[in-house]
Amino acid sequence: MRLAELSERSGVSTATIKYYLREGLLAPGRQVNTTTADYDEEHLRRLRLIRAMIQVGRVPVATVKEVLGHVDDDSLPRAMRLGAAVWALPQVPEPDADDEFVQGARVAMEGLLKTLGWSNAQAMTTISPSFRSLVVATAALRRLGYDWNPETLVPYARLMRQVAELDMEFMESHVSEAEKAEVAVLGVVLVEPMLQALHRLAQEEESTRRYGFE
Amino acid sequence: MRLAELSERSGVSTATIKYYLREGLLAPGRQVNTTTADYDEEHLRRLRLIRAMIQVGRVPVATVKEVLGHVDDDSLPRAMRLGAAVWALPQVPEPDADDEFVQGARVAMEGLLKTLGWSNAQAMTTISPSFRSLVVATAALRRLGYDWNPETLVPYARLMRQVAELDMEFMESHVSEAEKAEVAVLGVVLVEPMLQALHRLAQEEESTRRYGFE
DNA sequence: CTTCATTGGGGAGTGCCACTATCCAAGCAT
DNA sequence: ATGCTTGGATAGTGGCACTCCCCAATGAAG
Repeated sequence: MRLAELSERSGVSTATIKYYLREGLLAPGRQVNTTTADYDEEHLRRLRLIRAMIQVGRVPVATVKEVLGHVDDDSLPRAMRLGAAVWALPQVPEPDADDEFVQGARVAMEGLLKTLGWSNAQAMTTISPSFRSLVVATAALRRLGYDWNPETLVPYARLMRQVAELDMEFMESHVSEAEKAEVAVLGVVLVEPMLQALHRLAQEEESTRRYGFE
Repeated sequence: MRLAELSERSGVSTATIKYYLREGLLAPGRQVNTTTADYDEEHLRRLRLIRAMIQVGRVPVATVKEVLGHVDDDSLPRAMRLGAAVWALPQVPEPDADDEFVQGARVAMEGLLKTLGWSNAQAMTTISPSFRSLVVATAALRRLGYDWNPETLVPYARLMRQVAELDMEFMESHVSEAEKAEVAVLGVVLVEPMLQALHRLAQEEESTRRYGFE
């Protein structure tokens, strides 16, 4: 198919597709001649994935490129491809290491992982960007005066562990080996917004149940 | 305290504080004379909340203003203040109502709420921006060919309901009546990034447990 | 064969956002 | 009196995600 058809079937303007091609998010089509390039179903699928990441997942264009690079990196074993792709997703900015709240939050969150007995806690605390997000958010809460400590978070963490188990089951039940990395990315990029939406709906529901509309 | 001290104690530059004052995010200090204004602890606290929303929660400045407006709106009963504040938080853009995937996803998600028996399902499906996010993410998944249906989401929703119960318990146990709206905002703005981080850590953990590093 | 709209490519421009830099006059400190 | 600091206002910056416009080559219509 040609650019115009790719645009029509994806709902993305040709100008935007050209932009993605220039940025290297989308592989160029097969060049038929100087003024014609041919795109296939794989391009369409990839383009939809890109749009999902950008529009639903709010992932910046440069990050999408990085994540897709990991997804496509055949030189890594699968588990590492997944990890690399997820770690490339946007996180909170690097905190000020000298800040006392950040230091305290870091110690508390290391304790949390230990309490949970999560096996690769060592690797997590040193390098995982998710761990950093956790520390930054905890520090912000404490700066506001809430005694947000590991005990508060343990039940949350156990629930999220159950969520992760659901993720893995979905991945195993529906997907061919070749697509697993893509599904892992979808698992964070699309499922997280859904979790967030469900969380807010559940809050409304629970709040109404407890307090009505007073 | 003066602007310089407010800046020092919050870690926010004077230029940025002036910007927030101009944008109406922060109430002006008590004007002592033409060149001096006096700020109190409440300003500091509010400034930290603003920073947490912007930096940790990635909430746009204009939205922060809107959310704080609802938090401070004494004319509304509490439950509505909370709802209004949370609903003002950024969500996914409005989907194309004619899109077949969007229509299908909407029907599926209405079914989900019915299955869950969430009591105010009627109000949710018609107006809640969270419901819209859910529809948009589901449509994106289906467009990519995954048979993402209400049954898949039910266990996720039940887990998020448990999370919401934890939120409410935290809110009730720690906080004076006057601060409840602020805590509700924090509950989505700061707790959601933490949930997200815990989700990703749990995925790493669960993935490692199941597959090792192959 | 000529005309003419269309195509892919590429550079430059746009609009928005979150600051940030500069300027200014009034005050206060020495 | 001098010079630094303050709050207030205006304009500018840099990044991002497009979006516009122009071009030469092409393919389709008459």
